[in-house]
Amino acid sequence: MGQRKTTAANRERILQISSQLVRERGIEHTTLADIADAAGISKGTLYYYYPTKGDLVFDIAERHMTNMTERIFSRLESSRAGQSPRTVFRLVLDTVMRSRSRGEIHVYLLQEAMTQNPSLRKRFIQEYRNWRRIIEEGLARVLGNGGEYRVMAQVLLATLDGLILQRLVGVDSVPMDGIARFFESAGTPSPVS
Amino acid sequence: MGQRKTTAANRERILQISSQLVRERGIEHTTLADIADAAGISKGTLYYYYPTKGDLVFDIAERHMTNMTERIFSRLESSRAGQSPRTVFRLVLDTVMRSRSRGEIHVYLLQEAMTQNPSLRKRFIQEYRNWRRIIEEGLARVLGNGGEYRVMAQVLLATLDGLILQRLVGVDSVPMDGIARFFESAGTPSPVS
Amino acid sequence: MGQRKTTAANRERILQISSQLVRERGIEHTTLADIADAAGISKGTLYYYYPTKGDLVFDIAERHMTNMTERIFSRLESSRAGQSPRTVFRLVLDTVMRSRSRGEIHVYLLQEAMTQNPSLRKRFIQEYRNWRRIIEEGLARVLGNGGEYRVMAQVLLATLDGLILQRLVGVDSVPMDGIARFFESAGTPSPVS
Amino acid sequence: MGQRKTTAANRERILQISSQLVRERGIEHTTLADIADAAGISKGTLYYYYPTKGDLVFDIAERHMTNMTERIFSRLESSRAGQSPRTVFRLVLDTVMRSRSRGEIHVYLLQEAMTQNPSLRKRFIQEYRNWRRIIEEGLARVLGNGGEYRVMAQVLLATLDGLILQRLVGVDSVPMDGIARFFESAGTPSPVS
DNA sequence: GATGAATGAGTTTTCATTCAT
DNA sequence: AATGAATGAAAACTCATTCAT
Repeated sequence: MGQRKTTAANRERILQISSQLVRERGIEHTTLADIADAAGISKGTLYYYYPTKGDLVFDIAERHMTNMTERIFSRLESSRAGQSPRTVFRLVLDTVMRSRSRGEIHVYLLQEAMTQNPSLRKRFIQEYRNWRRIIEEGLARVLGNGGEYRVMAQVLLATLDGLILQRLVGVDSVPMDGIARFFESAGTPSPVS
Repeated sequence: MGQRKTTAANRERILQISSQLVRERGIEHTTLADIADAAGISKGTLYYYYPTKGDLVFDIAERHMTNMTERIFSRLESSRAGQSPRTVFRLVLDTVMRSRSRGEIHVYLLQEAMTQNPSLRKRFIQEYRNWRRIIEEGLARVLGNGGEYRVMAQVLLATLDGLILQRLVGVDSVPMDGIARFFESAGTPSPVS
Repeated sequence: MGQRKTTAANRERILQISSQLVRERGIEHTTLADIADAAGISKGTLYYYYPTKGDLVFDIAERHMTNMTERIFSRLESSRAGQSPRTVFRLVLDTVMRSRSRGEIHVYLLQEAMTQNPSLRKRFIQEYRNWRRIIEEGLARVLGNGGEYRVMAQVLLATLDGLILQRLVGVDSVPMDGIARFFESAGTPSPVS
Repeated sequence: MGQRKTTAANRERILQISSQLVRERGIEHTTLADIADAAGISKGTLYYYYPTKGDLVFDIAERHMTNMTERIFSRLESSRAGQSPRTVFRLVLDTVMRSRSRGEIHVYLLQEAMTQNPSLRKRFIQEYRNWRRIIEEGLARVLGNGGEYRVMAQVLLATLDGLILQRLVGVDSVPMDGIARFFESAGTPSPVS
């Protein structure tokens, strides 16, 4: 059982370090030798824990998604009916955009999912559905059940991905607050004149 | 053995074929050997036209951007003040989203820009600015000059990139029309009470 | 398939074999494939030991210099005050000129240093300084401390390089003994009148 | 006959320009494309004048040798019996060492001769014999016919080649004047005590 | 569990040379 | 005389993966 613990701890360590490297260089430019080096283990040992680069990437993705899901969920959870819509939107936007590294890895993993890794792809499809649901329900709870928030959740999610992508390339962006206000203006239908 | 044909025509041919391949496999998985094969020329000849893979990719990107710009511009140009906002948003959304292949190459090129190719990166930043301006001016023309469309243009562009990315991964999406309606609802600012 | 043997031994083997090949063909005409073949390993394995051709060449040079330095040093060491100057000069000349292969590699490495490899260049500059010092001190010890042997050491070193170069091209040369006598005649300064 | 002239002029131009490039980069790193570009002609045209890179190099070498020979000869010619030996040595040393570019090309060509080009090799052997004779005769004329200057000429030539080589690598050198004095001390036998 | 030596298939790049026009 | 498009053979380098110990 001592071994078990070690194994888990090692896996964790490898995951941590390789996530870091992928964030910095992208998946294609992170070699297994890099990872083994950074982790202070041999390539052979790396193969003991992960039989394939793809498997390792899958685990990195898994962890990334879990993180994101938890984060989004807990943020929306903590926001209640009383809050102003704009505050809620800012919350979601900030949660996702705050960490540059989170965005980097997200995009790299999406890329990998679309070109290489069918199982990763399936996983992402599933998780996006999940995210949309969480956001949709969160919006309903805060902004009131009357509205239809399906489209809004989708647009919000797409905007986030787009902004991340653009930020990684270096495209200059409008301040997050302006974007929050934009969603607010769409979310609260104009009082009919 | 001296096939003739103008350089321009051959370049064009190489560009066409390699764009195609990049669309199908991504940049990293399109080798120069693949391109030469598909074009029916030798690797040496490919070198004659493009001394580096990076140069070729840059040209592919250049052409892609020009295409996109023209397309967006001409679509917005043809829409006039009388049109309903929703129609205008659909127009822009459809212009960009219509072709799956266009989306694929766009994302691959962005990836390349962010990890590998600084000059490509600069080019993209410049072109995004351009796109935003075109869209902003188009919206102002159609929806009326009173509004501030900077944020909306940014969100629209980000949404488009996000939707492309998600579609490539296979994430299921709300119908385009719903999204157009969403932008419409935000675009017609509530009359100040 | 896991041949074992220590890294050091393999490195040694690769070094030996590649030195040999470089001697025969020069650096530019010795390919990594040649070396791998001759060593009975794959190109990939070669890469395992030397990640770059430059690194390998540097090591070859390093070893060559060490050899030369040791040789010159020990020869001069063994000559004592009693010996005739001419014998001492012959000693140095012979030490360097004896092996044709040593000369070949020396010249190839110098060429590499001057056109390609800045770190190799630095190394050579350093080692030449070293050689000059060794020779200078050796001459002082044998010929008497009164003289100034800086220039003589420089000329001796230059003559050696020139003779090596010329021999490799096939230029016909005066016998070494004549050259030793020449240095002797310059080395025993005319007694001040 | 107009053509003839043009042909000769073009050859000359190519020779001039390619010498320049070889000086700057060495032979291996000067491509025919480089030369054609610099000469403002096409690669095809280059082949019209020189059927092979080797032929071109041979001509470059030929011209270089002729230059050197003329230079050495005329310098020695102009020095007469009255001059001090040291002045004569400085003359020869300076003639060869003065131009860095001359030294560069000399070494590159020697290298080429020894590894690649047997006809170039023969040419160099012949020319070295020539240089030695010129120098030998010059020394005899100036320093007096009594001495045997065969060895001295050889050492002088070797020293020059060695100094050039070392200078190209960046090895620091004693001032030329010291070297001239060294040869003087050997050339004028010490008055027997 | 761990290692590191070994590999092979592939990737970009280089460049002297050819030849139809 | 001149061109430039085309080529092929080879070069260095990359890296995920295997496996005996």
